[in-house]
Amino acid sequence: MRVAEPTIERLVQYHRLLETLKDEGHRVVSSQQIGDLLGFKASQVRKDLSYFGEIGKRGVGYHVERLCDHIVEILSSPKIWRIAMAGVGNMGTALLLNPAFRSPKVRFEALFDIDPRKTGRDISGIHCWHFTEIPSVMSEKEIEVLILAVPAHAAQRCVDLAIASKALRGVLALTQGSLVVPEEILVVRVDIMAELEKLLFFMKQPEAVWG
Amino acid sequence: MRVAEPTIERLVQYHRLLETLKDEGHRVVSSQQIGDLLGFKASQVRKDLSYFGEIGKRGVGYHVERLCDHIVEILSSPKIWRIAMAGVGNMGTALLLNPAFRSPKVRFEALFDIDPRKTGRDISGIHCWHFTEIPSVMSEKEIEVLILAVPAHAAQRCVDLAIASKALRGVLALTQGSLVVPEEILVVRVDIMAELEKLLFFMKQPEAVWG
DNA sequence: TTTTGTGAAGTTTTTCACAGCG
DNA sequence: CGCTGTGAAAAACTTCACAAAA
Repeated sequence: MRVAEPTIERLVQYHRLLETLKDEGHRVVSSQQIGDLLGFKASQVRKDLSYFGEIGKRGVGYHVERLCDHIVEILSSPKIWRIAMAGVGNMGTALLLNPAFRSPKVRFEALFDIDPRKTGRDISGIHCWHFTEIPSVMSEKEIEVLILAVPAHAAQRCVDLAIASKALRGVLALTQGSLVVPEEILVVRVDIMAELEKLLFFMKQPEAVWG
Repeated sequence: MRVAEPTIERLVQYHRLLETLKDEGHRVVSSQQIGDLLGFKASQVRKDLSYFGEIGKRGVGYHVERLCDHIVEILSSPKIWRIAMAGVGNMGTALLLNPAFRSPKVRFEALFDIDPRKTGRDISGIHCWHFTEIPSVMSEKEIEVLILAVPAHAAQRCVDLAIASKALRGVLALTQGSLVVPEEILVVRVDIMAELEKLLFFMKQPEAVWG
């Protein structure tokens, strides 16, 4: 199936909202309500949901639990992804301790850092290796996903080591700056400083287009 | 001037790259090179840069320092933005200590938290108040930007308090879940968990569209 | 009647392709 | 010649508007 990136991003939000609605005891919800709650147009919500089959009831709306299960199915993983994280500083620790990151879809298999106070022991229940061991550990444990939470100057080096492992297939980069990777490896970048710059730009230019 | 959001996002990246190129002693750079280094098409780079006037030299390329200054000018702020951050946990601390966040464009004027071990004292040189003081402190210090690094359940409450201050104009939300705000207030959301979900989705569906 | 599902229309963003200038 | 700047074309994404179903 052919699904666009923005749709997947919204699907994650629909899922969270539906979990909340379920907890609050709602049985049914309309595209209009979903849109109002998340800030999208109702037609956008319907279009997104329609890509995956007819799931609503005309004249009624969407059955909360059924729709939720449906989206879970769409977003479901064929397996539990093995994940490693490079950089166990404040940012890395924040993610590690964030309950939202402790999803059943992923399992943290390894941490990497350069700081000898961190390497060689478990942090939050996960063993931390020196970053030079990225290739061997990722290869041995068949870790396909790397989360980069290292300082910008170390990012490319870590990715290169991960690529050398031959197991790497996807990267979530929380570091600023771009990465050079073979095209079969997917990279999602999250650049908080760039987002702040964007916010400031549009704050000074109220007439500019705002997406 | 009318500039699209994606262009501004790329402009921030061009800026960083040019700083690096400058340090490395490059004098001139072509749109092709910029594109290769950042993963964009050369035509995209040229289109972006052309929105702000003719800055390159045909047959030669762009003068690194001149282009860099030009982009700095485009992204420049009319003032130093006063910023507050709610939530001084691992995520908040990570941002606070990140040198990239210590930009001359912004000044952290206040921190807010609910933990009595943090409130009432300075953290990293900035005073931390109890979150109930958001309206009075933001109002008094005329703080226009709020960075939200609190747990998801506390996000809306903090924003509502900030809105009550009447000074708030923009929010950088690092929390998952949506926020309800008056439409004159700009919100930029950074949702790391959603980005990870997106990555996993496209990893399981290699045939899907990848933006 | 209400609300979905969806082709068609509209808008935004990217890419092409080439004129134009150094 | 080489590389920019830019209209025009293409692609991607969103919104409209209405037929169809409950």
